[in-house]
Amino acid sequence: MARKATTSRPTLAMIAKECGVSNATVSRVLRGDHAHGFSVRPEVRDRIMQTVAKLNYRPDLTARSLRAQQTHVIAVLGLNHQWKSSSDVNNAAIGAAVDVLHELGYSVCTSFPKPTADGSSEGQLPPWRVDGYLLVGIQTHKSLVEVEASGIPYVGINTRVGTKGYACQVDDALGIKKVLDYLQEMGHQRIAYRNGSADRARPDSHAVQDRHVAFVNEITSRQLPLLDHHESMVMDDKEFLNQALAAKATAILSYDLTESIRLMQAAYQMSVNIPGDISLIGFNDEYPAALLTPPLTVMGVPARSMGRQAAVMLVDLLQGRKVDERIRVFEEQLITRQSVARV
Amino acid sequence: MARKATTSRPTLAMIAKECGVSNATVSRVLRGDHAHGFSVRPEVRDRIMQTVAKLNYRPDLTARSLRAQQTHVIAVLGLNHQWKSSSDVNNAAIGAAVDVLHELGYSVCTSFPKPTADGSSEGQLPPWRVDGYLLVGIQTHKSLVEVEASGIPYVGINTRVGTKGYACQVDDALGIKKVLDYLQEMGHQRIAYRNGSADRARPDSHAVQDRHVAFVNEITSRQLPLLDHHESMVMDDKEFLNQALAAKATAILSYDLTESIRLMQAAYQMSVNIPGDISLIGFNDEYPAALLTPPLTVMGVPARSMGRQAAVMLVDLLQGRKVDERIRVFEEQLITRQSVARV
DNA sequence: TTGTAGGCGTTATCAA
DNA sequence: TTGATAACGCCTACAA
Repeated sequence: MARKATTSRPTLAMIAKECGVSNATVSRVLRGDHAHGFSVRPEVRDRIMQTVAKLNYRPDLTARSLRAQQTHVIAVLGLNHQWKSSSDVNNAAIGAAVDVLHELGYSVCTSFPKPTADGSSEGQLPPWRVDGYLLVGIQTHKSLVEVEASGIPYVGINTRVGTKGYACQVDDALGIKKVLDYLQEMGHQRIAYRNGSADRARPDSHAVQDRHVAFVNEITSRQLPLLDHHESMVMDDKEFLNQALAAKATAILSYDLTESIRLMQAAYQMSVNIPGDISLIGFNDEYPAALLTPPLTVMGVPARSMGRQAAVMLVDLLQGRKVDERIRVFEEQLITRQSVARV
Repeated sequence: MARKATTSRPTLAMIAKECGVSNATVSRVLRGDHAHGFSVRPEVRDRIMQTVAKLNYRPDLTARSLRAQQTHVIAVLGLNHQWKSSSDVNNAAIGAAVDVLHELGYSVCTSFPKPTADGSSEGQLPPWRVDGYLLVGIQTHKSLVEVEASGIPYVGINTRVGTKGYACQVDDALGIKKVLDYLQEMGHQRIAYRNGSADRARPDSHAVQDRHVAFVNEITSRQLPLLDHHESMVMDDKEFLNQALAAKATAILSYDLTESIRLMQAAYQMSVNIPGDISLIGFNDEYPAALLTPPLTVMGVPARSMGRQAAVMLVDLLQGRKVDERIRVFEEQLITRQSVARV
């Protein structure tokens, strides 16, 4: 049965005894106690450091965490290790957040959640103790409830959050506006919208609907023609392209990069030239948007800024500082490349 | 500055006081202490369970770990969160290992390593305390040294390990043998080898060289003709294919799936039929090998078995059981599909 | 400049 | 059937 580890780790007390000093002295030397006008005889300090090295002593963080009532560990929730479906946007945001957290003295972990009996592995919190959560990806209602119930501070990066949650989110409606501003500026009036299908499988993602609704609203309020085929997201790409051309659309706005790429492929096969025959603009500035032919003009999420900001918010929360905005909203940025022509 | 969490968690002692019983009783009820002929008055048990639910009490695992001198947490080392380069093989192996570990009462984590000053983020162990490591991917010498120095038991899944390490590894040389057995059985004599280029960037991976050497040895000992272009891994795919055909090769063995796919693309562009004009067999049974045209015959690593076995070995280690084989070797399996024809 | 002592939350041992 | 108590390893107020 589970028993004590064969090689018991060296402890602070061992160091102390070996050096003939008290635990407190060792502890102070090790953490460089600056708070209380700290000082040791250099001779003692050296002896301690030597012994530490000799025994390969590393403080036991379970003990330290217990004592300090905090772990300095942040868990990232919502990553899916099994299907590595994590997008570039997520990766960029997490990378930035992790950098900031490290700088502020926190470490970052993820857990491989234990699947529940009913097959859903949703929203399993890590069993070990952490100080805060960073939420990414698509959060189900169930997992949000679980996170809220934990009482542990959390910040979502482009996710929905519960009543106690903080978040960095992108203003999708504004993104649509900025796209239309740009397209109009380029002389486009007749704009088709290619809806997303990829996210259909994920019932808790409202992005597809939200973006669509925003588009319709915006087109209407600008009194631009609402081309009627934008509903048919089940439609084949070539068929969509044909209908768009038939409706005399001069530009297509596509839901995400996947859709954009598929449209470009369809266009290639149909000998439709982008942007010669029709312009294309999409969401998400991910790989390989810049490498397509032609390089794709997109609205991109400022992923790294959001990640950084989320990390800062979380640490502020943890250290009892006031965070004024519960939801911090970011603007999407237009990345002008060559898939949109002036009409 | 860092201060105590605003909402201090409920503790076992609070439950005890609230219920008018001792800590010990609450603890026993919660863990269902079977060892010592355990029993409680049902009334007391109910009261405790109710209070636990009411206060949303969750035991503090830092305290439990400190007391138990073990965390029941295993860390996976070698995953690269930033570039998500993890292969399907790794994912399958890890998935299987995680299942086993969960079953045996362990949870599994990964850390986002803090990059070191010199830019290399290699081999950073998580700072929190774990009971064991599972190694995957490509382990540098440096990271192995670090792992060994930690004194924490570890098992590698298809990685090299240090002197104290255990591992599940695949017998690559045997894989080559089995491939050649199969090709010879199918009547092939003149076999070209397409070396890998992808792993060039990773200096600590010896797989490319090892497999190549094994191939040459095996061909030689079977007195088959050694076609002379196998060295030129820098060669363009079409050029390689041309040379292979010119050398009257009837089959190509390719280093990995990436190479296989590239060869198939080249063949398609050159109107070379696989397996009509030349057969193709590769390593790694990953997505999308089965979906190519034609479906690719491959030698595949038994990833799930290896993952499961690695988990079992690690837990045996942790629980003080004897593990007889330090390195457990697995055979690659031939997956016969349609890219190899009989000559 | 250094030491003593108490406690973080849990669990196991022993006694009642 | 239950309770008191002593650790686990570390940190820090306080005392010396």
